[in-house]
Amino acid sequence: MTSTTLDAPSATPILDWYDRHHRDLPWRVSPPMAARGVRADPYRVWLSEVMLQQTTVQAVKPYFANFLARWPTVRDLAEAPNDDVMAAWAGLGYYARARNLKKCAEAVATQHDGVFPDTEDGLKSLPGIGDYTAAALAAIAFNRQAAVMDGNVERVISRLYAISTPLPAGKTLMKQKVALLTPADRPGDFAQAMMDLGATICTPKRPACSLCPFRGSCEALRLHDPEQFPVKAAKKERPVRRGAAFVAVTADGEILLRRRIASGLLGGMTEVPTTAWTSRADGETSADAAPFPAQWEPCGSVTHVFTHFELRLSIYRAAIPSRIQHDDKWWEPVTNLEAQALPTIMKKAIATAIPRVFAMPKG
DNA sequence: AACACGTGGAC
DNA sequence: TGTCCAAGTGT
Repeated sequence: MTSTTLDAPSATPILDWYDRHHRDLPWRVSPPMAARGVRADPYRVWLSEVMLQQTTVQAVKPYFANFLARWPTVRDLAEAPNDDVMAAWAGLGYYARARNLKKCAEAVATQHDGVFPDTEDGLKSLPGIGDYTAAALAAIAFNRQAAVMDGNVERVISRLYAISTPLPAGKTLMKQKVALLTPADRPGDFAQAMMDLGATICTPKRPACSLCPFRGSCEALRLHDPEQFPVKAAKKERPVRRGAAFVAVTADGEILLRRRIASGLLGGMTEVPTTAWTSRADGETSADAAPFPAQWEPCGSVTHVFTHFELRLSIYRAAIPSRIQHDDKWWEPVTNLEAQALPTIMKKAIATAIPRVFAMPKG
């Protein structure tokens, strides 16, 4: 522990650690099974990896179970209606992932005979599969010696070698180090071990270095300051945008919905009518901007934090005596909202206007 | 390279 | 309370 010389890092200690301390996850094959030659189902690995992009394991678990139950194979997903997939993804965020998930399933089904390519290059050519997911799939599902680099591995590697080049520029050197460390034997277990280590031991704050299989090799630990790694570029400030959202309700208990355009923020998802969301001080936040005249009543506001801006929506509600038909909108029974592709911000808006239609613990 | 792109949990 | 962050990808 207090030695001044470090052992050369090697894959062996972390593979041994993984054998004893790996997490059991629904999309995984356990190390003993993997040792007997059992391979993870590429469809499940792919589905989990896409869901896990910038998303916690806890958030993914119920979505993964639901997707797998509804669409057990990549062909099933390829044949599913887009709206069903987007509705099933609703709440998980980063909706381009769901759009690309569907495109990828269709490509695998129609261009690859329903079988995922088994090389990094082949995988990376598919929608929604980038450097990380291609390497992870190649290693975990196809036992290829691919260098897997995600946020966990960045943290482990940057500490192990005390790499002070800020991210994202430092990623190039980190990937070289991972490639040198990745074993020809058990590359999939190695990748998962590095991610488990980053998630449970080599954590962003207060890492449990005394339990780490790399404790005799870690330069950051030798420097007594693992938390300083990885160094990251400064973040930009998050501007505030404002707008208004309009919840029209009929006496029959239907609300007016519309579809967002297929690309961009919340692309392809369902929403209640809103004004444009603007950072301007004179932004439209009043009932004057409603989609049609009615007795709009203010019923509160909703704040929602996106990655690159904060949104404050003024919420208005109107009881509509008779259904007014609109070209680009439709009326949906409030009892059927769970089946809609409503992102969380829209569930918050509706819950503010019509309490009790959603169980919304936060907001 | 830099930015767009969601959400909820932890501290 | 604000800040950070969680198995990134596309442009």
